[in-house]
Amino acid sequence: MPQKPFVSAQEVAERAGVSRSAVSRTFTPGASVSPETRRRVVEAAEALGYHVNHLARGLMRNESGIVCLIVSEMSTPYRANLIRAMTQQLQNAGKVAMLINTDRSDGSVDLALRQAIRYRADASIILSGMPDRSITQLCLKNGQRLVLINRDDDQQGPLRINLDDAEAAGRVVTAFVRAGCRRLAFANSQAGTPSLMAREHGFVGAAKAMGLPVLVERHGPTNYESGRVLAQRLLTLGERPDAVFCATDLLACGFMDAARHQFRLSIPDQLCVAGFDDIEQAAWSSYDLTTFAQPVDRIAREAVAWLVNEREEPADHSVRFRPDLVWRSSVRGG
Amino acid sequence: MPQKPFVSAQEVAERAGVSRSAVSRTFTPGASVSPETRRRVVEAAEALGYHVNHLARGLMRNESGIVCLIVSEMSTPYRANLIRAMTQQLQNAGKVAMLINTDRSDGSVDLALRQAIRYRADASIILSGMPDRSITQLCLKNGQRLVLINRDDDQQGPLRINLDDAEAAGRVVTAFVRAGCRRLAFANSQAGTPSLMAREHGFVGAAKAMGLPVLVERHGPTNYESGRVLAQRLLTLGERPDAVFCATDLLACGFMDAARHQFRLSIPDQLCVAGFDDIEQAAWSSYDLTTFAQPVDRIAREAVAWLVNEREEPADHSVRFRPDLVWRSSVRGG
DNA sequence: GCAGCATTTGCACGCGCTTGCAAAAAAGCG
DNA sequence: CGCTTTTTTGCAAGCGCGTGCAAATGCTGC
Repeated sequence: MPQKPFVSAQEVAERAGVSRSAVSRTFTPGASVSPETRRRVVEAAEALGYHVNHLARGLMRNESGIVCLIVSEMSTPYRANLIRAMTQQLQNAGKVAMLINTDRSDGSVDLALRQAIRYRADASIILSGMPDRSITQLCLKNGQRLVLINRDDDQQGPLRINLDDAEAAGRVVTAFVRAGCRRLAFANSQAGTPSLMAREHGFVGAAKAMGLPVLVERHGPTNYESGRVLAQRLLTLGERPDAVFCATDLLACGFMDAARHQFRLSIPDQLCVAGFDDIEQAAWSSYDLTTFAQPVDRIAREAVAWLVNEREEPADHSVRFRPDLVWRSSVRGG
Repeated sequence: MPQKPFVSAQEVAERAGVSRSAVSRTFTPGASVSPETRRRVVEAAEALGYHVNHLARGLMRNESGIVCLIVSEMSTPYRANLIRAMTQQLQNAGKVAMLINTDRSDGSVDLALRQAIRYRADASIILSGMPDRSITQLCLKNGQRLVLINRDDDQQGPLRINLDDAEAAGRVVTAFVRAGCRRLAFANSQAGTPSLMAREHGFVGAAKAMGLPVLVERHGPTNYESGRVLAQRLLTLGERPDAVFCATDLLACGFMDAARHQFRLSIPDQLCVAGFDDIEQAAWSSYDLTTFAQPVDRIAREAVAWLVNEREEPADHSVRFRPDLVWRSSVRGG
């Protein structure tokens, strides 16, 4: 559609009887314009339906106002919620979100970051996957800010926001033991992301420290169906576990459904279940799942606050949140 | 961050020993460049980490490649899924999605569309709310394409994608009657969007046509909690309904949970429940909900295909899908 | 009325890119 | 080899905007 129907500052200037710079200044906060000129410009702009071209403005200012959100499996409850919080915070800060879908394939995140560079995004927020170091360096060198959420990377430059997964996992062990459970299990997906593995190691480590053995099972992607499969595996054993910590709520929902409907187990009487994320469904009464709440709003606020910050990078770019344990009825003795 | 660290076509040209136009043409599909020149340009670009500035390109071409997705409550399962499908299709078509959150407040969608105009989005896709006519006209006049999903508006110009809600609702009545139900109820939110109202009217109309009375209850936003409240209202009546059609799956989940856990009803023996959307949770075995599948992927494909279409607008801009009835165990006799 | 100052305005340039046009190079052909 | 035809290349203009600079304007106080 190579037409040029958008009204430009030039036309507004002509109609208002002022110079084009006056129009420009009217829409630039803090610029010097007399009230009278501003009034006439605004009036003309209104009448003509003028809107500042942010593409051109971005070109001049070297600041597009665009922030890239790089996500895979964005329709899962936790991700969707994080995206919501992020876009909301970005809008509040006068930025706008560009959303890019990635998949499991290698280089998918790199491709997304290249897109971010092409659109001269002021920043990129990576919620899934790990980009190649060379690409992140390219972004940083280009003055683009980078936020890594739960990526557990050690490179300097990006803001790294992480949860204390291992510590949280340890608290689950304590809860299970208090509930009188002795045969612990951990249900994980095969995705192997740093967060998931930290939960696994934290859980296993804490259990070992208390002298309790742990059954660990891993299967498939991090979703409901995998939770069911994991239940199949863990609940058909001779010595059935009496408490299972699922690496995410989605896994836990699948696990609980299989445990109840297929194995006729009563939760929490015969089996305690805990999850992670506190997705909306965890609060639904069919699950009423004890879980850890990811502070998505605080994460989003922190990320956006950091990336709109004019100042040079602060000393440490790493933030660590301690997730809240949300007690519900899937674990005895809350 | 008013630095200028990005490498420009000029620099690539110098390094490759060619003119700036040659660089430009190398990255413009279909432009005339000799293989040798292209090779040298690509090599230099690679070495320098050059990426075409899409802001500037959009300025020249009058085509930004940006498509705006305007959504409210984007973390609900149905919306999140639609966003996923849309971004995916857009990426496949070489476009990029800009995501804008709206809320219930008046003018929220208008604000979003203004943002779309400022970034010179090639198109806007509206998944929630209704913009003011003056704004949509402004968008269209500016050559921006518009897609309205389930908005049921009658104005010409935008592509309007709708579901046959009323017809689907009629099929539910038939199903309920076949299942031997006689006391029908409809559980709706108070949002009052065209889709929701069409489902209500379709259901009530079809039931009336079969000589069956229908209890209709409306409450709150379209979410799980409202479903619970609606169950409170509808299940405490003297003559308790034996079949309820919930306007969305989310309402249905809340309704079912309350019916089971609070009223100790067995589904589908004592109560048949049907929903709409076929969100992921509908397939979870705790619900196993009979519902209508929104063809999100087809909707997304249709929308994107239309908006990347170079041609002048086709005669009719309205597409209507017939949702598939997904039979599960929440209704007897599937 | 005028010097002295602060504020506002217009001019002109440049951000990084695409593209029409005409010149230059390459290719085809008798 | 010279000529025509095709392809490739460079030049320069311009997309819509922000902004430094100098000229113009408005104010103040004498």
